[in-house]
Amino acid sequence: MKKSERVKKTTAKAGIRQENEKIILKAAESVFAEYGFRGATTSMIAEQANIPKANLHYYFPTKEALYRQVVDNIFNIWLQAADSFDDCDDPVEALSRYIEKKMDISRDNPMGSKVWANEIIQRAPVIQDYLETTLKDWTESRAVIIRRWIAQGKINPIDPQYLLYMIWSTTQHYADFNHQIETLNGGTPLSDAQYRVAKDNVIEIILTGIGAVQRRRNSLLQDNSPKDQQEKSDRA
Amino acid sequence: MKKSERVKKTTAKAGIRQENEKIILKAAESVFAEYGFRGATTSMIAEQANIPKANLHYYFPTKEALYRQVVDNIFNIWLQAADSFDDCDDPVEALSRYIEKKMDISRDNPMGSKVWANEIIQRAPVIQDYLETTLKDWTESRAVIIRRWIAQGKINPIDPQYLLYMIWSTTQHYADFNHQIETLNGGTPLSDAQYRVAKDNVIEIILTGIGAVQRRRNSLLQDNSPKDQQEKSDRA
DNA sequence: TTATTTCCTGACCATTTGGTCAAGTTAACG
DNA sequence: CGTTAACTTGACCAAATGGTCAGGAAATAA
Repeated sequence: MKKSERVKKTTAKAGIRQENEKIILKAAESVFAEYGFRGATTSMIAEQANIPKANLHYYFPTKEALYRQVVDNIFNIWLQAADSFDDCDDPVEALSRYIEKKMDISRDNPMGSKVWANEIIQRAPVIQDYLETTLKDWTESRAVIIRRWIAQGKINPIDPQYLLYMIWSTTQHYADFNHQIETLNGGTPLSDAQYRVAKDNVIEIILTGIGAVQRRRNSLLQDNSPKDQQEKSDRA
Repeated sequence: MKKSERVKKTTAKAGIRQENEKIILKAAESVFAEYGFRGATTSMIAEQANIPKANLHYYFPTKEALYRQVVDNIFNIWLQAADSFDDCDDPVEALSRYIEKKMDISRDNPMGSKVWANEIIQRAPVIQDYLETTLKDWTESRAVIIRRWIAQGKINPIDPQYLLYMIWSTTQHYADFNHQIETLNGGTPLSDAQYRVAKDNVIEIILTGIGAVQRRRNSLLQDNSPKDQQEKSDRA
């Protein structure tokens, strides 16, 4: 009988599990994003992760367990974005920050957004619970804030839920439909500068659209963002 | 099978093919919408259509042929919406009509929108050609119109492509994410009245957002849509 | 009527799929 | 060193999948 059920080390062997799980999760995210749960296969994921399929099943016993883990990570990112919409008296500040955050996430983690989209399209077999609890509560709490802005005359009277849908859809579109956007952009991804403009446009149109700011013709940007949008180091 | 054919075609046999293809295509659309091309199975589609799988393959030799047909139908609907964005001097009229049309399509044909979303997420294996030709040309022609409105001082200077993305994403969101919307709506779909409000909100925010109309606080609606919006025939 | 075309379907097949397993290899620890 | 626990993987399996086919049913044409 084995007497030493040791606690995991922090040495070579110990890091292997952590490392491999990370590699597998990343591969899984991109395959699930592209093909959805049913359409993805464990072989594809293993291949993407550059490991034998049997090894994948050593770390994640079932496809479903792996998927759940992926979805969980994505939900955490969602929560992170949600936090940036804080209870602030100034709608311009609160919404600008939130939209900007969501746009950043779309750019930095497009696969996650696609997995989420697939989940919803498939009627949320895994995250339905989140939708009914965490998401619903959060949405209602933000609706309260938005209604207060309306009552204070800071924005036009619009129904909070539809404003949120507009923010979600517009920002996530840059992740979920990035292939279409890229195609229309001549086959190349939006540059950093273009993405900056896209972001500013989204913020501008929504904030103006709800009457939070009074934009007049010929002034695209106010000062909602620093001026450093110029060259911004094109990434390859 | 059923003897529920009330409307006889010219001859019984003649109408059978047409009728069955329609049933199969409808079933295929909803299954492809939910699971994507890879995730969908011909058995699922056959079951949804209430016919044996072998019969499905009698009408559509391969899964891919069936999928292409589905996608083709959807593209035609897209074209139909595209037509409603006409070369009009008034941005309010042109955009209101276009957005309204897109919202109606999202409501009447949510499955089609989801198939499209899946296609794009999967990098458009089937419609890439459309994206590069028809869609690109259309987008550029609309950009010209939008730039003219800007030059004429009718709307704020925004980049046309990002405006189009916002319209697409916002309107299609009501189809692609209708499950999430329904969940947040307490488990029931948006009523006709709610959908009407959603539509008006979208039109209002975007038109105001680009400076096409000067909305002030406390006046949600103007008369942005024609009179015939009266009852709109409550479905179910 | 008979002949012909169209439609229908249970049974079948080759391939792919999620998942297992036993036999290894590698690293930690005494 | 030897023992042990963690990691690796080729080979395998049962179920699911896309697709076929032969034979039958139904409508139309002759």
